[in-house]
Amino acid sequence: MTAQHERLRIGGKPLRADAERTVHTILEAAERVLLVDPTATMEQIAEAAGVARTTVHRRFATREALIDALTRWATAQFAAAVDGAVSDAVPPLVVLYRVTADVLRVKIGWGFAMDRAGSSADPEISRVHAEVLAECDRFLRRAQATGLLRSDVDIVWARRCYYALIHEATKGGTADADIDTLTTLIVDTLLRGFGTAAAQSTGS
Amino acid sequence: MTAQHERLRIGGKPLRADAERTVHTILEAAERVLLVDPTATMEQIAEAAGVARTTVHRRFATREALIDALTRWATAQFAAAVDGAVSDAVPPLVVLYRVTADVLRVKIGWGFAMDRAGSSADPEISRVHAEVLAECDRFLRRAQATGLLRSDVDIVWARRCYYALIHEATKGGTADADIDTLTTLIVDTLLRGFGTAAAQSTGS
DNA sequence: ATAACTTGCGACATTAATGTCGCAAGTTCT
DNA sequence: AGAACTTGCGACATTAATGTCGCAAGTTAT
Repeated sequence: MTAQHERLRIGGKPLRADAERTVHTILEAAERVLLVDPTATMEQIAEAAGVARTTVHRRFATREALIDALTRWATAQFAAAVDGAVSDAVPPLVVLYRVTADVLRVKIGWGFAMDRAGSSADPEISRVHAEVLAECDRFLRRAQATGLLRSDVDIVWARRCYYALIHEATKGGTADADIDTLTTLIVDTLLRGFGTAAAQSTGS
Repeated sequence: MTAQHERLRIGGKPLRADAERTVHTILEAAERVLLVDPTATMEQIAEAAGVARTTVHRRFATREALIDALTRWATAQFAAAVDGAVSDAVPPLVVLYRVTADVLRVKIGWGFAMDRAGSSADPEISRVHAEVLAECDRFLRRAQATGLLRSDVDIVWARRCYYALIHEATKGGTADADIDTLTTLIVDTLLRGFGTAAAQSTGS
């Protein structure tokens, strides 16, 4: 939970209070601006942060470094949300609700960083994401074993759809912002789909 | 079906055969390159097309014009696919299969252009997409009336999920390329979701 | 208080992409 | 065959973003 904003310009020296605040402000502004326009310039980011362009460069050596830091920050929160919500001591359905809600909370507000996290060059980020992904698959298998999911579903496809639903739900900005409603919608869709019981297509 | 590649550099004059081929080659190359890296340069596109950079500029005045043409091209195919598959004279489930398969065919191979089509500045493109969207909603309502979809589902959310599923299915390049399998997977997921009949979360 | 640190500002160097031109060589059409 | 057109090539102008520096003024910590 401690504000630990990744590798900065200077090695590992602790930052003074004001500098720390500045870094935060920049990251938040970057998220906001880059979500709207992924090709936004340092200038625009600096402006959105209410800071001089040179200051941004002082904190993040290059544009790439800034985006990397942003991605690391969001990834850490994402992993924390998942780790905190998944537990074998709780019924899968409850876990599903909890983890969905927690992930939504992170993804709203860090959408840009989360989206590009999957295709990051940073090995550390890739590692964390792969871990979360594996944890997700593990959970889905448990849900299958418990009878929450049908036994004939492909776990990988199910996981991809789950991710896609979450992604879809976080679109449209703050318009449909009630986390609990969204969570219910996602879980409901994931489990039941949209069809009636009567007209079901039978797989091969 | 005629090759009608949008507004080019010069007004409306018909192109010579070789020029026509070049335009095609460039559009295809652009799709391929931009899918991998949306910030790819004219140089990279030209190279991928096996053409000089100046030739690209001769055909498309600006980078934006090129992307616009690409988007128009893909959008036209998309609309044609949907229009050709949707019919009130056929049971909704059959339409669902047909339209899904046809759209998949377009979206595989024109993924970049299709993705950015939604947020295009060109009013013509927006119009066509809005039309398709409306047609989709109309179809979903019919499916609901027929009893294919539950009567309590939100049409807009259902449509968004349908789009998202198609999008998800076209990820990963040519790996999982069997259209019919993908179509079945999508329709099945859309209608049934992943849960068992036993453990269903009941909406509010 | 004072040393260390941070920020804004303005100036600067560098790089990379865009877009334009004219010309020579090759292609298409009739 | 000959006119019209297209392409590659090399050169050029322009623009915009990146990244660096030093200095003066303000802030933080001790």
